[in-house]
Amino acid sequence: MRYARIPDQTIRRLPLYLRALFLMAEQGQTEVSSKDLSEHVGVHAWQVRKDFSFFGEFGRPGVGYQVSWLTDQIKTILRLDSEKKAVLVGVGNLGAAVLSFSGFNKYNLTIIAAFDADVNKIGQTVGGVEIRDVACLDSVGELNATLAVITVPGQVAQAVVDPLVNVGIRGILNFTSCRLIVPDQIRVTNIDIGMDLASLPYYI
Amino acid sequence: MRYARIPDQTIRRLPLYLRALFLMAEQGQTEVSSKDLSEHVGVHAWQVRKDFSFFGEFGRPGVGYQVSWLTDQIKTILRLDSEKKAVLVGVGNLGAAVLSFSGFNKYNLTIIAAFDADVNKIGQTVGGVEIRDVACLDSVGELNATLAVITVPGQVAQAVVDPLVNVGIRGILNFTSCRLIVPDQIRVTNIDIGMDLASLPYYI
DNA sequence: GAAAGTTTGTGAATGTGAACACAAGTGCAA
DNA sequence: TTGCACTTGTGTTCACATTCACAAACTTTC
Repeated sequence: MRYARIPDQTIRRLPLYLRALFLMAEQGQTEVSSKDLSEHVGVHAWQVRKDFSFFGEFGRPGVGYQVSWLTDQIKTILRLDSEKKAVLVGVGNLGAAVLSFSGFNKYNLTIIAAFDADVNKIGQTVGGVEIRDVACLDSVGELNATLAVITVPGQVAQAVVDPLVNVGIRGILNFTSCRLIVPDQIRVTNIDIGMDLASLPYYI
Repeated sequence: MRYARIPDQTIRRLPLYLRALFLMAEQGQTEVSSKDLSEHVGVHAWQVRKDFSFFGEFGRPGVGYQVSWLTDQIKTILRLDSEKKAVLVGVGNLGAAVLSFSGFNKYNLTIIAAFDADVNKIGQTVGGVEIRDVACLDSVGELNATLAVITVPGQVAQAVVDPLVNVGIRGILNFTSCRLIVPDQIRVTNIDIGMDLASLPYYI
């Protein structure tokens, strides 16, 4: 596999390709053209080919790409070839929604633990994951989790992130509207529902 | 106000500036420098100034920007100066989370109705919004709503979007992982939690 | 096996946004 | 008033991403 510098935007599209490939595999499709794939994802065919070209030659001219092999390649690129463990902090409506989302296993992602401050929730199970006391966040270290999903109220976001960073969490999906302060090598992806809704009126 | 072509990325940052400004106003701050603002939002100071420069001259050299006036300007640019009505379809965990989110009013956004297919939920109230029968989606027309939030299971997403488009919805916040097919003039913003989590391992 | 029809891979052109550097405006203190 | 510290606005440069165009590789058909 070639290792040129990969555009960020390309990486962002790879999971979309992957999802389309899963769908095609389910339908028994074994080969797919860039045109096919592009229509599923909503980009242009040459965009698909250009994206793949950063990694090497995946397809055969006149034929297309082999679904299973392409799937494996993208999984490898995204480091989804081995299981990645995640923890979730804050089991409100939003946290429960994420826990109940069953689509993660395909991507080798598993939420292995959830934490909340509410004593009434501790011990209960949501989406097959038992809720633990947020005071025991340190125990995450023993679980070998590398990812964290933060769905707590904004005021306590930084307070739960600090211990997570200390016990080895490397990537954070932040649903609060607060900017998290973390060391440089920690990756944070912010999802801010309010901001997304607020920018809609401009375009209509 | 000047009307050059505004970069998309600039528009995406404006709501972030707005939120920071709300925070500052609450703390009684009346003036703010680009440096100040940039630290709250997590961008560089020149990025803030450059963004504003697309619209005209908002600040005074040596002093900074007047919080209240800047707030109004950004609201106007984003078309948040008049109330925008939104409906939500699909009151599962995720839908309930959005309904319970109280931060929208600051942006003049109001969720005026929610819809679900579950007869047990219809008639109940979540976040101050009554849940109606999804079969009555047509009634949205009378409500003068322009925005919609889609938090239904992916399989029925397109089925609820089609009638919404017919009754005048112009902007859609789509939480399903399905690509929605809508007329060109309808704006769709996709939020895909699974994809965001799946791209994290690459960076860690 | 030759011709026609597909589809890939990629160099080059175009477009867009980030980053920089600095002139010019403002407030303040002496 | 003068000098200094501070801040804005923006022309320019640079980096990255999209778009195009087309040669090369492959399949199918006759």
